[in-house]
Amino acid sequence: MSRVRHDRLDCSPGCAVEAALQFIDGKWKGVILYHLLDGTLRFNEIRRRLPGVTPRMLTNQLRELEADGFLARKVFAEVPPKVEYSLTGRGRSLEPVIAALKAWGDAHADFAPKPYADAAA
Amino acid sequence: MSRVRHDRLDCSPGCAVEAALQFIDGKWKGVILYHLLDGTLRFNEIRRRLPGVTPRMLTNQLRELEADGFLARKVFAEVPPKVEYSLTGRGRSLEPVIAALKAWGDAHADFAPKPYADAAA
DNA sequence: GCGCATAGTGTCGATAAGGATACCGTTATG
DNA sequence: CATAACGGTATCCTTATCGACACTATGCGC
Repeated sequence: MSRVRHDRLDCSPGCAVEAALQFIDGKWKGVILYHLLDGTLRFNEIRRRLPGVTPRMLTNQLRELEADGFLARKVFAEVPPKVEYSLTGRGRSLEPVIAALKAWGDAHADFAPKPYADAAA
Repeated sequence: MSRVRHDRLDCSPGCAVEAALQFIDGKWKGVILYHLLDGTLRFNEIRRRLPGVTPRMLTNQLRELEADGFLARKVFAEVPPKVEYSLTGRGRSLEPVIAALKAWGDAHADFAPKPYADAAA
């Protein structure tokens, strides 16, 4: 997972946009972050919130998010393993972004498919 | 380019986030949208603003954005071809999102760190 | 005729992101 | 003993995405 969309972030001011985008792209990052805004969650709690995610993918995304400093992984040395994921301060800093994304998605809830050939505005 | 990250958008409220993300993922979409917020641009103007983009990629991203109804393509039947790209209303509706993204990118301008494994720089 | 500029298109190929499926150790429960 | 829950891994494979490069048509200046 390189997630290096732009090795050269010299696209002028606009690259800040891409820089931010780098972190939340990845098929499940956005939703994961979103759900974590509500509070700490365990592996399988997240998993249940994301229908269709495979454990591999979830681990994957979680690890990337952790590596990027957005969330903290807390392992409890208990018998049924227990791992809690929670946002870090950096993770919370994404809140406005996630909020904007969600607001847009809700407003333009055209979850309906978009015909690729001819889209009317 | 399917851009169908989630065929089932049933990840509860969080899917709105993903729904929005679908449209701006793609390596150059974010920046393109960003630059277009400043006003109408021609093909090569955009191209010059995105160092490293190949014409093929640019066309590609532009077409997707157009298909998604975010921008309008206006062709002038002139001799040196001239095509103008501008945001539609729907495109402008993304402004808060782009703004949030840019704000985050600017604030957390850690364009550098990310010791993922051993990021070669 | 040559090369420039415009706005692309076509083909091919590399890579990386994502998906399927099975499996691990532990312990409590039936 | 078998099963289930927990939090993952390992392996393999398919596909999307991206990138390089060449090529198109037209008219202009030289």
